Amino acid sequence: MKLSKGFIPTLKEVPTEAVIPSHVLMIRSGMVRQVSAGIYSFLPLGYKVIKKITEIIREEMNAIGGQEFHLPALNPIEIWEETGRVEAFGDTLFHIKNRDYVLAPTHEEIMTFHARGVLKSYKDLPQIWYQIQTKFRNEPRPRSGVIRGRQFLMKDAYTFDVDTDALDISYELHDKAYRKIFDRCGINYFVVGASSGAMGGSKSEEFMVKSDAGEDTVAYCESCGYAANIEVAESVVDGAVRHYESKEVYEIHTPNVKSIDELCEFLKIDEEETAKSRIYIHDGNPVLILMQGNNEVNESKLEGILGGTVRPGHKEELKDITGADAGSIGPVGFKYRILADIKLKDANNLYSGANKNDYHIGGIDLKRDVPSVEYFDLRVIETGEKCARCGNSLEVFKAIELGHIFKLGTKYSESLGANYLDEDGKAHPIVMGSYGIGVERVLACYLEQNYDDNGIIWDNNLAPYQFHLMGLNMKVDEIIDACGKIYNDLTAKGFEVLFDDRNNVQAGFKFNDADLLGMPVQIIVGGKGLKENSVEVKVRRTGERMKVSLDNLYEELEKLV
RNA sequence: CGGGGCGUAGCGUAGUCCGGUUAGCGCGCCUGCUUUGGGAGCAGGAGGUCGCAGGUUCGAAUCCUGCCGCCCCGACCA
Repeated sequence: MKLSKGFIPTLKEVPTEAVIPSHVLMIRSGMVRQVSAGIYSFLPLGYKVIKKITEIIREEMNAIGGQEFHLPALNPIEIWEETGRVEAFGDTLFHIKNRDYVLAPTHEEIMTFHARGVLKSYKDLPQIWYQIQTKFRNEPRPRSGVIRGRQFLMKDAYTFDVDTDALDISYELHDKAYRKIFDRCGINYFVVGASSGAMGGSKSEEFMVKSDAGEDTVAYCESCGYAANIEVAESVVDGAVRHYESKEVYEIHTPNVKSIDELCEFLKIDEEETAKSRIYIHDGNPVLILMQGNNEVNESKLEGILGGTVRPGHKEELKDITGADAGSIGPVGFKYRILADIKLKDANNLYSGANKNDYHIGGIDLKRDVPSVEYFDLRVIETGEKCARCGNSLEVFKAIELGHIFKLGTKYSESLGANYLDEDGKAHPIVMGSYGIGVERVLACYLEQNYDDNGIIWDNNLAPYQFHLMGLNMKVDEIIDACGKIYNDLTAKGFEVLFDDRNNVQAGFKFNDADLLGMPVQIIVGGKGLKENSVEVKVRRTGERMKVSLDNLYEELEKLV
């Protein structure tokens, strides 16, 4: 592609709407332009990368026996009503105004529709069906460029099996295929066991990339690979020390002391000696949650223990429930259910609220003074705590979900009546799996991990072009001729070459554009070098430059890609 | 949906508090000449309903009201 004729609108300045590196780079390099919130056009350069990514996905999906479909984005609403997902998706589902259609946010329904009545025998199974197409979701808040959009490309695959053992095989195939896909894309990722949410079903794994732009928080152990969503992550922590002797309970006047920090400061004690109380409402009943010091309550864990949902008590309710306002609440004398974090197990000589404003009490012995207390793992874990599996240090950080694989089970086959007959002629619902990859997210995550101050750094697998050829002064015949020959030769050899043949921009301009666009290898043709029958070759990632004779240029270049 | 910020030429912005020339600057764009290995120089030029709609005023980018859009934090996230 000759830059003088191509549409690759690079930008020197950083657009105000872009905040994260991948978004900035996509706009500056002319890969995408925003049309509306969460809606992007891919320009030729960006679309070229998208095609590289989808081709890698295609190859790996086909390698495990996947068959590619092309499905409609417009779906009759009835089929979504059959699975109850019009309600489940709620406002996230786009509805067409002048006909009873919805814009598909995913394709379980349509794939199952095609399986129903066609996959009739156990002999027809297993099947792996996939598609790489645009999905539509009315996100309340699109963000981070293409990472969360209202319209986005997704590879989604569905497997159809006779039973859960067979599903295990399909699931494992996808697990391996996903690792190959992300490895080939050059992405540094990790795998997290997760809850499958509204998709329904049992086991699932998320393929994640560490990033501040991420929307999930995960705990990760570098040494053993343990990774878990913060909602369920566990760690090994030292319990509170139980002193040999329990003091008597005594009341302390603590005017204006509300927080644990203020309490520690006021009494000159350690955080570990205090217990913080939080009131939650579960099924209309108050529950007191007791945490050590400033440890945060993990509401997901709490909901898992209590069943159903919880909400923090409103400020106004607290006094009726406890007799005190927030800041003076404690477990002693509390009339309802009390749960305490496992870290506080059998602790004594604790300080906590007195359920009387401006008073705390000391000398609390949970065994003696709060006999009804129940202990559970209730903490939000933090960086530096010990891995529950190997004991090394855990890191807690934000991450982007790149892909997700689920064991769906029979939710959709049952609601849509997709059954097969077994060897005995008995009907069973087909056992399904569902496997997604956010295609734009692969691109965004790659960029988040591969750039420097000057711009993008492509690896060969995703690079839109392998070579970036620059003629420094395209008004000099020798340079024009040399560049033309190199361009034609490399193109004939099957390489993709971006040729900066512009005759109206300065050399410096070309260098900077080349670094911004980030092709793996730059070939710089200038007057000085040509006099010595040579050109300069620069490796984008390392910045290494070498003078290469025209006589062995192609051999040298082929070594680099 | 709650909180915060922003909207002035293709891009980035000044001016807005405290109303008053022809709305300024940089980049980009067009013409000509020069320049050509790290975002060129000189000269000339085009490009704006100051997000939209009302209102106040002799006069509004600037003040008031309503709406729209975009970004960030939170909620939500299949």
